[in-house]
Amino acid sequence: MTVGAGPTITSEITWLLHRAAQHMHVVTGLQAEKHGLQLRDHIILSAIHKTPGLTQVELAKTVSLDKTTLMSQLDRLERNGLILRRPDPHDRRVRIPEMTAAGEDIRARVAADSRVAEQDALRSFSGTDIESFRRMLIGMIGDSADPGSCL
Amino acid sequence: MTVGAGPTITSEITWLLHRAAQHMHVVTGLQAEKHGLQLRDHIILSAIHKTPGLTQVELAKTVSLDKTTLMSQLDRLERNGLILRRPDPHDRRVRIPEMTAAGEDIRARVAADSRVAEQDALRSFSGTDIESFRRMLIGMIGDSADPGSCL
DNA sequence: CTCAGATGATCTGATCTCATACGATCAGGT
DNA sequence: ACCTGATCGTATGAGATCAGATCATCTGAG
Repeated sequence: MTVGAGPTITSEITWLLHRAAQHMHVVTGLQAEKHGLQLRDHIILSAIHKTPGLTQVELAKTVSLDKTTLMSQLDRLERNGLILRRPDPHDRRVRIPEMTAAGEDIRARVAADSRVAEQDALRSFSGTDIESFRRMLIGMIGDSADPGSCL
Repeated sequence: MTVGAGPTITSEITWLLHRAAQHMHVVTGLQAEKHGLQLRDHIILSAIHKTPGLTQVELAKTVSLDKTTLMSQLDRLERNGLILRRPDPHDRRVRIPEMTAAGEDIRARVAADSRVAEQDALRSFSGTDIESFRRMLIGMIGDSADPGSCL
């Protein structure tokens, strides 16, 4: 576990991963804030965009948030007119979070800016380096499924 | 931002980094719990081991925790006899967190187990792969300094 | 149809986090 | 010696988080 630039405290790779993930969160969070969103808002909107039709419980699991925590986030997004909860005609228990046109508009803009910011953070590495980097990340995750919540 | 195994939602690398870091937290957290510690406890003990003599404020910044949050953690570690707060004879404002023999003993055991667990998670990659992986992580972090708190 | 159990959304209460405030202490200038 | 401003540790209050309870609804067995 490295602090600053020193050698190992516990597990150097784990600590570096943590630092790098934190750094990228800050970077993409800044892009979201430029459009008046929090990083979490963008993560939620992105999940809805990627996999529409999920229930609130399924959405919570997808983004690794507690269901009650997700509720307050959805409340705020709904208040701001970025999503709405559509009742499912086939199951009156469920409310499907759905993006409004305004929500999709902001989501797309933040996504574009985030993509640029990410590529900027990786600009000093070659395409093959990035590809093997990606493969290693996937390999590390692959073993287990449950993410846990840290957002 | 990938969910599960699908393609990009916002920034694939950022999301993969997040997932990988989370996964490693779970893995090393399990090692800590085997010895009755929480992951955070181990991070704090590791920081004290790596850089002894820090004040509580400096320690909080080192491990990226709010100083008031760190206080309650130190309270618990002190109650359990793993650390003590030594008054600094040169500055009566300061209390230097210091490990007890029991604390150092547990810290060393968790560190050893965590190292094994980390190497196990990386077992399918070559040494040169891991080395370039490490270099890329450092390169990504390098640009900025401030970590922010997510522990 | 009816009942028992499962599931989705929401509420509640306990706990954790963190910005701020505060008292004690230090350092430096006058 | 006496201010002035900064820093350290701690206390406090507002807000976030999460486990568990609750209510409505669905599903499948009998």
